[in-house]
Amino acid sequence: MNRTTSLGRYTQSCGAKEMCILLMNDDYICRNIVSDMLDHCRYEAFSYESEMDALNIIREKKDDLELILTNINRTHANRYGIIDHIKREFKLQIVLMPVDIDDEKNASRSGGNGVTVYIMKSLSMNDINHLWATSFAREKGKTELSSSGKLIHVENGSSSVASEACKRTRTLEVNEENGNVEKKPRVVWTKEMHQKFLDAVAQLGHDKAFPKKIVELMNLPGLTRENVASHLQKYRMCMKRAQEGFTGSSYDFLDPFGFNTSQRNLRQPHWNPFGTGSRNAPTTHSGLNYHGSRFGVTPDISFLNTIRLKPDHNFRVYGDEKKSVLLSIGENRASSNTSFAGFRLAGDGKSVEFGQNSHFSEGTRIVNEKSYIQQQHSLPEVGNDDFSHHLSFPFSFTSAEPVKLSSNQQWQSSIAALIDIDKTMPPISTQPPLNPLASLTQQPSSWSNWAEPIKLPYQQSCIPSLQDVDQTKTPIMTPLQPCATPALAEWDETASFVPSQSAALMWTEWAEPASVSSQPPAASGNNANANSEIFSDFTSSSLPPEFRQLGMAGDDDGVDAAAICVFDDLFFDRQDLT
DNA sequence: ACTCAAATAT
DNA sequence: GATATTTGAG
Repeated sequence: MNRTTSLGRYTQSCGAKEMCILLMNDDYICRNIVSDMLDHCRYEAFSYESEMDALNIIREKKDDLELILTNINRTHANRYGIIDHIKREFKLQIVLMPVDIDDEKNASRSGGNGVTVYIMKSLSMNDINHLWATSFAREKGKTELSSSGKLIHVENGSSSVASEACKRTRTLEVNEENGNVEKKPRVVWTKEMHQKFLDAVAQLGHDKAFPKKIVELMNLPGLTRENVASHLQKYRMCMKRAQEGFTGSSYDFLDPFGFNTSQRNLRQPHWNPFGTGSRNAPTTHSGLNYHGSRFGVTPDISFLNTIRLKPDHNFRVYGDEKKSVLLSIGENRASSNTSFAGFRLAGDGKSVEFGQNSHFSEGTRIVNEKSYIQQQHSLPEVGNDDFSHHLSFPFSFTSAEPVKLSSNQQWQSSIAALIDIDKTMPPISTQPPLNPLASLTQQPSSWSNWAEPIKLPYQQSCIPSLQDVDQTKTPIMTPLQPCATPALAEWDETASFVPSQSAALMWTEWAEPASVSSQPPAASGNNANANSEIFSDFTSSSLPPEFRQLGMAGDDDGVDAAAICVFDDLFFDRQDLT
């Protein structure tokens, strides 16, 4: 492969210098990692099949090459040999891109002598600039790469790299040493920064919060008034939008950004744009993207009434425009262990199953493939890393039988009731509780960091208590009276919270044997196998055909991927829609 | 210095 | 393609 790209702005500031990079990419993750770079630089990339290939290519091109860029991971223990060799024979500099921290550690432990620099994934423009600078510097006689930003210098195999590299504390730093190619880094508003920002705004008062004062109060070196002004602009915009579109929904966003904040701020009016007003008119701000529902109606999302933010970012919500809901849990980029929880339509087409599933993969390869799932339906990840609406909602697995309901409305209220339950979030594990009812009395300590419960807007009486359920029969959920949802303001903040006991939920292990022909739609591209592997985890084999519209969600950066089943028929009566 | 919105970057 | 941030005009 050979591709040359010029890049607008950047090329201009760098002249027409061509940076030639050898990409030793034996899998796509490498390409992914450097895709930024590929988009922004003139480059040549080569793929290779064997180490010999690589060496031959290098011999051929060595006069043009500036850098060697390669990824590395645990499975590449023998990669270091070639790296050493390259270093010795060609005197070329090598940039190593560990896939995750472990790989990096591994790299430095098991040799990797010759490696000049590590770059953690997600190259920034800054990194690229730096590489450019290095190329220039090299021509001028300087020989070594220096470190800056996420470029990590490694000497003698020792490195203190990983933690720093991963913190993404890409704050403002000016690095002039390499001349004019250093561009002003883009400010990334971290949670901490945002919190400071919010504190400042709160302190100044909403109407008197102006950029200049805010910068002062925030007191972060390098942060400019312009930066803050920009953030403020966005803040106001979010605030406004929040007030119009989503007011009074029980969505308990803590601030219009979706940044997490501590619970103590929750009820401060300036804080929670969703605290008052009327409900309805869901917008994309809901966190679940409901644009362009193919039904052409605005879905009623009241069933999600008590979704709220968890104090940390442990959850990510995936949704599609049709209300499938799936949470990924424990998103840790450095590990390949991701769990999912969600709810979906059960096999009978008339009940809801809650479930969870945990993926664990040993090698990065599997994980990576999972991450490259093609989207079969548009299942936008909710938000993004910086400003996403990280939602959580507690739900329970409290009974062994499915809920049976007959009308859409009942569905809605029952789901609302179910997900309102606050006390019974089970610890994430791959095993179902032996006795689902036990979760009502046990509260694993791991729940302790959950946010304070929001008072239920639903009447407790709507929900059958445990005692009412005859465990020997198939419990039927008594029809729920749809209850009006009071605005947040009407909630009784002081009333003690009584967990409702949804006795009619079926606990289902999310993964079921894919024995029936509910094959996922064939994925285009070459990840079909990986796709179906994931799919089988989330696909109910007993799902009746008419409900077998499955969607997939995945992000493209390494870890998360999931299949979601479509929920339309739960919430929309087909007859109503024609 | 502030705000808005277009331009860029991610 | 959607958002986030920067830039620059008013």
